[in-house]
Amino acid sequence: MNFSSEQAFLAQYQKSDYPSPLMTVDMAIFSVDQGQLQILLIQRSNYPQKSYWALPGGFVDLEQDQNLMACAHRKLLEKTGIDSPYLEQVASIGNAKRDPRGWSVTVLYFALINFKAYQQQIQHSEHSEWVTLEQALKLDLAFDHHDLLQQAFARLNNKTRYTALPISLMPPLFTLTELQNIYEIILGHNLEKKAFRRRMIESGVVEETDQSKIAGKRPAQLYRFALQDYDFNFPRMLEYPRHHED
Amino acid sequence: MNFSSEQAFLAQYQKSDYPSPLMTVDMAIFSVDQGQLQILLIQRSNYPQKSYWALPGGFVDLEQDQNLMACAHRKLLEKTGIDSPYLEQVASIGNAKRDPRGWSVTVLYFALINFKAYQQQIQHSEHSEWVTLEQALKLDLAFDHHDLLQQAFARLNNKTRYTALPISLMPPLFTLTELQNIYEIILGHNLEKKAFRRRMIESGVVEETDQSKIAGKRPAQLYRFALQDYDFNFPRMLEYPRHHED
DNA sequence: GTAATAGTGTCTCTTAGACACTATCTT
DNA sequence: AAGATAGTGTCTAAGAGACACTATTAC
Repeated sequence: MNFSSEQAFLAQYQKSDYPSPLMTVDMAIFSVDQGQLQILLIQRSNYPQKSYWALPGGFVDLEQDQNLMACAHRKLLEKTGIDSPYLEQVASIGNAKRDPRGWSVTVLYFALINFKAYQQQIQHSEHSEWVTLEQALKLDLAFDHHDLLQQAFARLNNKTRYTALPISLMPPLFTLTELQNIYEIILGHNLEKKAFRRRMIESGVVEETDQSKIAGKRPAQLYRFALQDYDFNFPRMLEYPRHHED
Repeated sequence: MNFSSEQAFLAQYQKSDYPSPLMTVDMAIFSVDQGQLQILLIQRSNYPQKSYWALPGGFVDLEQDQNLMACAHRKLLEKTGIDSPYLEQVASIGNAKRDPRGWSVTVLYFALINFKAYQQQIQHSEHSEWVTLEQALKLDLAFDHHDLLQQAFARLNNKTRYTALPISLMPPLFTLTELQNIYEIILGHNLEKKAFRRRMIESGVVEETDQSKIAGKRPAQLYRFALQDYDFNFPRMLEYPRHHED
């Protein structure tokens, strides 16, 4: 066909000329509680895959959503009550088989939130629950969510080696020992105390406050995050354990 | 509605219950020629944005394409004749405004190919042309392709600091000086010769061959890529220039 | 020989890891 | 005082940057 102008073309354009896949977003929301990395799952209240555990997510709404990120925020709020500040896109997964309703594409996001700060905030439009990552990966999750969860964790684990991202799991004031614990939980191995503290302090990602935390033994200096961007890149990566400790 | 089973639900499910966005893939294909980073553009032969330069790409075909990656490969082959081995997903961009036909999502991929090896292979289903990245970013590209191109280059540039990815731009045998030139072109600044060679050789990403290249002056040792995965991670990043040289 | 490009020797600098040490609190 | 947790001193190791040096070719 020939058109004399962009306007003429658009006037006749039928969106149904090209069938579109189903379009969803899914969120892997990580937190740390009880010394364990936790992931927020919802139990599906509708078909398909009714009553299976799944990552929170849902369909893009062409009316409501300005863009994909806005959709992710909206869905997260609807499904869990969480208004997360930081969502990072991990990847998009699309194929003919992942959803029984048809060719489907999902955009996967992840977020890190402080457990306590969001504990009240969580509401249950569907039944939601924090599950340790370990447990979650053993469950028979809906659709390909097992795979999505692995991808999201791989990203978190990797970025923990060279960014300050895990600080977004912390409350506003925290001790360096607490922060180190979070790093160790995500990485799955222990870190050297001196090296960890030096790295955090000398890079300027954290700064001392005038407060300290008294919780039993010797009081600990409280620090705060000192940058804008959790995606701060350290010049070197943390190494993997050299001998088999874990 | 209530359903007694997954089957019952799926039997009545209407895909049109939820309108889907337009779904496309776009590819940023980089190469190096004449000492410059080149990007492959096509000139659109149809509306919308007819005659604008754009990244090669197109609609996902739910019949033909098994998954998003397969779609990217198919579209690249159709539009340019290139059968690229390595495509990496960069990000997905979706919003209501990027395409005048309606709410649209694109999955952006990038690839690095050796200029000479693909020069014959390129066919012109639409008019395609290698353009230096610098020039391309000055053009008024179709849709939001200027932004997509910047995102793809940012990824390439960043990964060049800690992976062996640029080796995928090289022919099977290459000299270390040639490889260093490619790195410098992508990074936009010079690298220290000794440090560069040490890094490549001692990490084991390249290995000596028994051949050397005679091209005028002193012959140079030819190396080959020695690993499976261009995504090999060096333990440290290349630094940015310390003083203002460039 | 000179020019040009390939390649090396070796010093410094930065930052991670190791690990023993000191400090400050509760009981 | 003992126990526990916070925090430091200081050595080593790895790998990047700087830069002067040598090597091998064409002419």
